[in-house]
Amino acid sequence: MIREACEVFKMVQKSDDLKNFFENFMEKDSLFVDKKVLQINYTPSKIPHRAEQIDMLANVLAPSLKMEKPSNIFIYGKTGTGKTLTVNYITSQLSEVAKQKNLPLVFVYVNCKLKRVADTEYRLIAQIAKELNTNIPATGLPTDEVYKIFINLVDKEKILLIIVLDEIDQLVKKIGDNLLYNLTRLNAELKNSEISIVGISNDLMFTDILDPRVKSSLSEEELVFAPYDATQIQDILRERGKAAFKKNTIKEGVIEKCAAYAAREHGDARRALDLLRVAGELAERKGSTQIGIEDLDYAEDKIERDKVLDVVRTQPKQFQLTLLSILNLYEKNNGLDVYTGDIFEIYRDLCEKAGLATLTQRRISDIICEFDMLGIIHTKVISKGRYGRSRQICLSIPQSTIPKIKEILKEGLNL
DNA sequence: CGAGATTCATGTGAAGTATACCTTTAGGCTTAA
DNA sequence: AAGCCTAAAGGTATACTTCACATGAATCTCGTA
Repeated sequence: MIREACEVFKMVQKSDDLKNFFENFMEKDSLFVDKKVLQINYTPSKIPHRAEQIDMLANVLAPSLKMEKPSNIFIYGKTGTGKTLTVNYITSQLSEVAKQKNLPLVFVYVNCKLKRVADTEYRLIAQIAKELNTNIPATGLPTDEVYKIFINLVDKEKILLIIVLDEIDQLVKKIGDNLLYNLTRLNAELKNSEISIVGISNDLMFTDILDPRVKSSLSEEELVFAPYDATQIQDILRERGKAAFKKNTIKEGVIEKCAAYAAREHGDARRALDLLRVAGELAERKGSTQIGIEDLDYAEDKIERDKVLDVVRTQPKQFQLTLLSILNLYEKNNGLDVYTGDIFEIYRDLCEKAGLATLTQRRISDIICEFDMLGIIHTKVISKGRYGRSRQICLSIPQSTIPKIKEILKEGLNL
């Protein structure tokens, strides 16, 4: 959204019409009353259809208000089932109560998926420390030194620290469960304070890959978020839609269609909300006063594109170059026979053109793997018998987004 | 014809290297007594 | 003499490279029917 605003901004600037633009912008009748309500990080005052989970989680965490260490808890559920939302809701309530009563209760939330923020053991601890207002250098310290700093920080005075690790499955898949073992042992090192861990995982099978010792101590309690069904999503959309839009903005049947779209994808409420918001934005830009079903279709397309585009944009240069090579080859071969070796050759040429150092094929192989993890491509190692063995790659993004992605990549790489 | 050997291109793990950054320490310089 | 600054020394994490070995089915080889 901001990006779009900037684009519009640039255009307007070019036509030397800036003042006019702002005036129009202010005067223009918006469909929205409060757009925040539909944004993903918004926490509503009540969460429909999650009473059971809220209850359970609140029960588990409640002892913290008596300064007793709550059990560690693990939360499972697919994306958009309200895990993060529920946890945020409860932790913010708890910390408010704690503040009122002057209890040394501290919550820290870390999303473990973020690249270059919390994707290694070192960085995760550093990130938690940062949330506690202590900066730990990005590199240079031994990992156990980082732990020591962290322990001193927490143990300085008696506090009860509750760490929320979102998307922890991603991190463990990447660096192993040793990290979790260290975290659980942390309490033994602490004299004054105590730490509880709330793990959030998208992968329902996650604990299967954990060491039994880690598993038993970390998931003392477990909580599952089942996907919402279509009517539940409708409720959510109505509730939020009421707060976000002006009256009578949403046409008949839009909510239902929106819910149906989302229910198709394992009941992803986040997606449904996104859909509604973007549809609203599109309708607004079109100048209409109501959101119709046709806006939803455009919105769906746009969301899908934006999501991928954002991921692509934030990748490091070498990753972008690799992706561009994949796309080029993909187009050349009509989506057939895309293998590592050929990609590497194209990549090497592109490196030269882009004036970047060429990485080895070994590394490119790993980078391709990481794109697989990101869900941009899908890979399969196949044996071609006499002709060796290779990784077969297919794109898992819609065809329509390819030109746009290429554009972004070329821009980012000065090609 | 078919079982076993061969082959190829690359997957994959382990160990090594370069880089960027950290803390510690020792020496030199400045300052104030 | 004490205090402060700086540069060198010694150390680490991370991204990447190098090396060496593993894979696995198409193809080849050769004995057998």
